[in-house]
Amino acid sequence: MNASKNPEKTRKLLLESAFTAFHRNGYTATSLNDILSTTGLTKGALYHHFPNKQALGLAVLDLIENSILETWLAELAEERDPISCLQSLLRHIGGQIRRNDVVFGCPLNNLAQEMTSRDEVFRERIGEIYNRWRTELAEQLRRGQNEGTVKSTVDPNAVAAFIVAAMTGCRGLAKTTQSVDLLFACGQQLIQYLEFLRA
Amino acid sequence: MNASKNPEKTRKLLLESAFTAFHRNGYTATSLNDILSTTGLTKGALYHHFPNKQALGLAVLDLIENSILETWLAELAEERDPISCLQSLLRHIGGQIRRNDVVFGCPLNNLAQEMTSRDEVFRERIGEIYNRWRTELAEQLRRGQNEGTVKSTVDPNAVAAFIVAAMTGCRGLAKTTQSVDLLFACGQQLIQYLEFLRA
Amino acid sequence: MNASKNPEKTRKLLLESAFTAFHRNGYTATSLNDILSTTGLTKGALYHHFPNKQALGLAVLDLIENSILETWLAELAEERDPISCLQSLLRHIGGQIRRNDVVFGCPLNNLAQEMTSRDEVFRERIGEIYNRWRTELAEQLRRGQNEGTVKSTVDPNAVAAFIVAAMTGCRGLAKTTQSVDLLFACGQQLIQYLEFLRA
Amino acid sequence: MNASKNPEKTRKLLLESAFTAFHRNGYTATSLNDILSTTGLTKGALYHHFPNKQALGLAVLDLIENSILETWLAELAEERDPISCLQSLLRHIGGQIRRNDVVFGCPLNNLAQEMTSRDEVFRERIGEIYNRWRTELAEQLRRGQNEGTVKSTVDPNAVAAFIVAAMTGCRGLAKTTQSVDLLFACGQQLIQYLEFLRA
DNA sequence: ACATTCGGGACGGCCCGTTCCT
DNA sequence: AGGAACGGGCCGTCCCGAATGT
Repeated sequence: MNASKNPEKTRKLLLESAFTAFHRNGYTATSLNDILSTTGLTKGALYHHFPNKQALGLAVLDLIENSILETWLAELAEERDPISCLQSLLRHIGGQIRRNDVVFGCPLNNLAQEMTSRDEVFRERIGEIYNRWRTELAEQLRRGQNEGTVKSTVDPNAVAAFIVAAMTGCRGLAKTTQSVDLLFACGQQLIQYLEFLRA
Repeated sequence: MNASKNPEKTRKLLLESAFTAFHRNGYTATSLNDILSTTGLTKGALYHHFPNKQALGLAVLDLIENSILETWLAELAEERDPISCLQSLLRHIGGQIRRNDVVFGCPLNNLAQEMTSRDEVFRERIGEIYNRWRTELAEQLRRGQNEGTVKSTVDPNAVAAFIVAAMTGCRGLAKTTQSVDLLFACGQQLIQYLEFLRA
Repeated sequence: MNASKNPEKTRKLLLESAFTAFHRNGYTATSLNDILSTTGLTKGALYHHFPNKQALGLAVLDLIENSILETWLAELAEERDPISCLQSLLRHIGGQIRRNDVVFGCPLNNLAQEMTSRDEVFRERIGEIYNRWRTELAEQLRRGQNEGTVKSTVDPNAVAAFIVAAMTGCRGLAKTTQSVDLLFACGQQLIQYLEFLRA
Repeated sequence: MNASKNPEKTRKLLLESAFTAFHRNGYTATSLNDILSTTGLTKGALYHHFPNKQALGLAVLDLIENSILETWLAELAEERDPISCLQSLLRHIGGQIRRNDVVFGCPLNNLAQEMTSRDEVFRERIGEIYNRWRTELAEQLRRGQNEGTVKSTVDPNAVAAFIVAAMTGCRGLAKTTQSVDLLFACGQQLIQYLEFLRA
């Protein structure tokens, strides 16, 4: 487990262990010792790569941001019809969903709800991620309007925000109720809502 | 502030102070001393009324449950058209929303996301509340279908879950981005979605 | 050792243990656990009586201040001839000096030299004590001038400062060199210096 | 700032940076990282030149010893009248004193009071320096007695010790009270005391 | 019954001096 | 000489019983 004298590997190890722990148990409930005992590293290694716990958390947010943009926006930019693409993504993700994805919820939303009131730096960074997600999604919807696949009367910004919020909310509800079925049911409704937006 | 020798008042004081503190700063970040210094009471008083912090938190959840049912379900049972009623509730709440309601988010969702992975008792209790909310809402939709105001092809359970999830998600997004505008935009989309459900 | 449920005793126990430890090992080198293991108490007890280590240190300074004023100023105010009184005090203290008083140095000077550059609150409080010592000693010298026992040409303030500084310096040198003899020799010279101040 | 591949320069850089930091903040409060970030060097460089922090501290003591002997003893050996020479030194030093010399105190005394109780090796080395200072000063006074400029009845050893102690004490008091005036007043009294020693 | 004061432990995050491998 | 990793210690804080009034 120990990645001695391989700083990049060590850093990655810490980061991934932190991501998993934060995702499962939350930021506050995760002690640095939890992360260290998982990785087999010691305080010194962590302190060498990150000045404090907050910095580690922010680095984890970078990871999360990349994952979200990759999952929900990468394909969208390459397809002609954003609505169909979104629906297909929702179905596809739904098809390969694992139990952990349900019971531990959305990593970003977990951190968002936990940290917003406790650390302004975190809140701002998380807000940035949501804004980017929202904005890029709105852009694709606007493109759809121009290309005639999305109803021209809707407000792309409002719709994008709602989609992001709804996805987050669905995953949060599924986590709280520990119910995969509920996630599917909600996802189905979101797909239905998207159908209403077609031109 | 001190309600000496008035047990009910003391209990209520503790409960309300705890609610406010949990809402604003989260459960973990709120120390018992925070609550005590706000109320002017001492440890003994608190531990006389509640065996531990968890019990206090659960009692706060009772408060939250009542508030939610009262706000979102009471009127619904008395109106003929559940869709219009929901839309009117959303507009009404939106009309009298205060900044605090945005920046501190939904009390239930805050606790849900923070506690789910940390305390099974909490999670179960919160899941109960969501389930009750969902179920009673579904019942009203089903009644709407019977009375011909709601499209008969939709699944009342799935729709109810989605509405609850979307509301929660919208409020969560607004909290994270500290944006009242975003809350309104999302709410507008939710109202729009409801429109699609009419018979 | 444990003074359970006797808050005053507990506080005193902590204070005296802290005084001894700070005196012997310095403020920084003394961990709270050192104090706790000496007293048999725990963090909770300490935290109950003092908000933090600094407050404990400041409370120890109160102790030190009283001890200094009692030792070096109390009798002085009651005697006719301040010079003879000071000389007698020096001889008397010298007569009953114990090894610990030499090897651990002056508690106030130890803290002064250690803390001045590290904690402005400490520095200010210690400066206060020295100023009080200086000022009250100067007052007695001025009285001596009025009563004709002290040479009228000397500046009481400067002399008082020098006496305090010299006493401190002598004790510091003795501590560093671990030499009782040196302390006596220096004390003798101070007595000699005082002789020069007679009217 | 970086003195790459110039070992002597690197060593000197470390030493001077360490001296300044120890003088201003004390030995314990100065972390090796403080020194390294000031010099722009790395751990490897430091541990190449010094086996550990203690060795660095001891090397700084060498610097301090040279400075003290140079300042307070070099001229003394060349003058006929040690008392006048000392007085002139005190006045001269007083004339060109800078604020930093007051607020940061005597580098040797700072280390002495901080380290004596914590590190026997340090204590012994510092004791050596004081003893050398004392002894060489006593020698000059003895010479003065032989040459008829110093009163023959005084004990040169005791007087030398007292002078060293008084100087140290004066500077310490000035540091603690952050007062240049106090340093001058005390210095003036020391000059006065020296006057009493003339043959 | 109700409320206060006092004390007990257990970690948590931070930071430090040092060693070891390039 | 550079820099990664080690391991231990410190202060603060927290949740909670236990003893004590009232």
